[in-house]
Amino acid sequence: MTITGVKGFNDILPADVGKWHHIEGVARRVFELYGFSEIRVPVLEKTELFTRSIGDDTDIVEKEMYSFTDKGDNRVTMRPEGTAGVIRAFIEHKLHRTDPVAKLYYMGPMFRYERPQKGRYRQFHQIGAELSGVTSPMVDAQILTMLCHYFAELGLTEPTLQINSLGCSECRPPYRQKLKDFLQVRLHSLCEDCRRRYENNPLRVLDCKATGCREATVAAPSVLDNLCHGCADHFAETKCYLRDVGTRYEINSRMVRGLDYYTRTTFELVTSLLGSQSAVAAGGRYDRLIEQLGGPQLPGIGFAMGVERIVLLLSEQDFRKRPDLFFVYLGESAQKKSFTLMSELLQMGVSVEIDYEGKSLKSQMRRADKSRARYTLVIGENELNKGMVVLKDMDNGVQLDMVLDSHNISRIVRCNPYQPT
RNA sequence: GUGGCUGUGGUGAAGCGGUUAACACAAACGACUGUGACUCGUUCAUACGUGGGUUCGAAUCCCAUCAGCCACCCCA
Repeated sequence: MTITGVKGFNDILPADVGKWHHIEGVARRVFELYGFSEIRVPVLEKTELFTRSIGDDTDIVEKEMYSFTDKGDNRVTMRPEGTAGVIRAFIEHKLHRTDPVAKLYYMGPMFRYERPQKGRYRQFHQIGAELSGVTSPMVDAQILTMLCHYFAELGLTEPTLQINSLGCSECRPPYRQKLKDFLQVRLHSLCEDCRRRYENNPLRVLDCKATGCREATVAAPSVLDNLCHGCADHFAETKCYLRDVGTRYEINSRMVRGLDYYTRTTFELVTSLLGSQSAVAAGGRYDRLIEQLGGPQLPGIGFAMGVERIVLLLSEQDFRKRPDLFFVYLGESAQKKSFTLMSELLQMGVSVEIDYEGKSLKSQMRRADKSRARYTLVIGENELNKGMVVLKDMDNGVQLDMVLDSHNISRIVRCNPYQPT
């Protein structure tokens, strides 16, 4: 009986890691360009942090959290999302004292106990960004623009940005009631799920895929028509800023969020290429969350992207590394010389591979080819006696004799960097 | 939590009660006695997710179990 991994917890094999590095590296570069700094927070938090921020009645809290009691009798939870922990750290370390405007980003695993399927796993990874302390819609527009900028850098233009406003504590409750009144007389034509949603999350009915529900709600009141002045202005200005910088968006007044803390602007980056997991990134404003978690009265906005979903979207590009040089040697003295020469070149930062088993020349050449090395260095008895080596360009087959000298070799290899294929 | 589908080597797969379990790719080695990619040859599953059962005989039928995938719910 071999031991297998845990359901929904996946290994990321070396063949795929290059893609992950790329996704993470571009995120670091773009986010830092916009002035964000990385923050690293633990994977485990007190359960209460999530029940208080995400909301007791949400699916995440009700049935998806990995929670347990540790040996010290503390109720703890493996984070199902990143925002709560980042805000907790922000408050705990009083980062707002230094500067209420904090721009933070994070990346790492999240955990949700769900049935795995395409683009959805029990351990999954998110890259997210949070910005605190600014009410101006300018940051709404900038956050969205940064998100689109990031996807453009990855070469992904297919996902489209959808935006909505959920209002605030002033205008959402009245709207919610208005919607319930509208739905009440149509309950009979709603699906079973929506009848349940009518009670605990009436806004969610608008997002139902069932055709019966779609038809029943075509004339439903829209959140956007029921925003208070403040929220309406905020949304209008956000759109205005977006237009000014050419960030394309669609308005989706039926978009709902799964976490309770969102206010005003919410958004999703959606794709049609991922089956039923259409969201590759999502987020919104959370103007009450920081004080709700015991911090100062500061607004906030942020988003998270699903790394596995981005991996699925990224075409089969080859992100594997290519060594600069592959050593091929013949005979024992050549082997010894190769080892020291290889070591010298590695110290100089030239990546070198070699066939440790000392197989036939043909076999070594085959390995050199398979390693996709840019150059092969052939060291045989004849060359060694003359203090020479043969350098072969593996892309065009041209080879030349050269003096056996690490600086000499390093110079040639470095000034002909390979072109990524 | 609820449905549906699938489980044959490193991979993609043929097989549908009696076969040496095809074929292709990958891999290893060799044809070319010091040079990769092309060509050619050789090797590569006593094994068909696991456990039972039916049968003279099962990868092929039945049951159970496990795993994976996809969808619902929900979500990144």
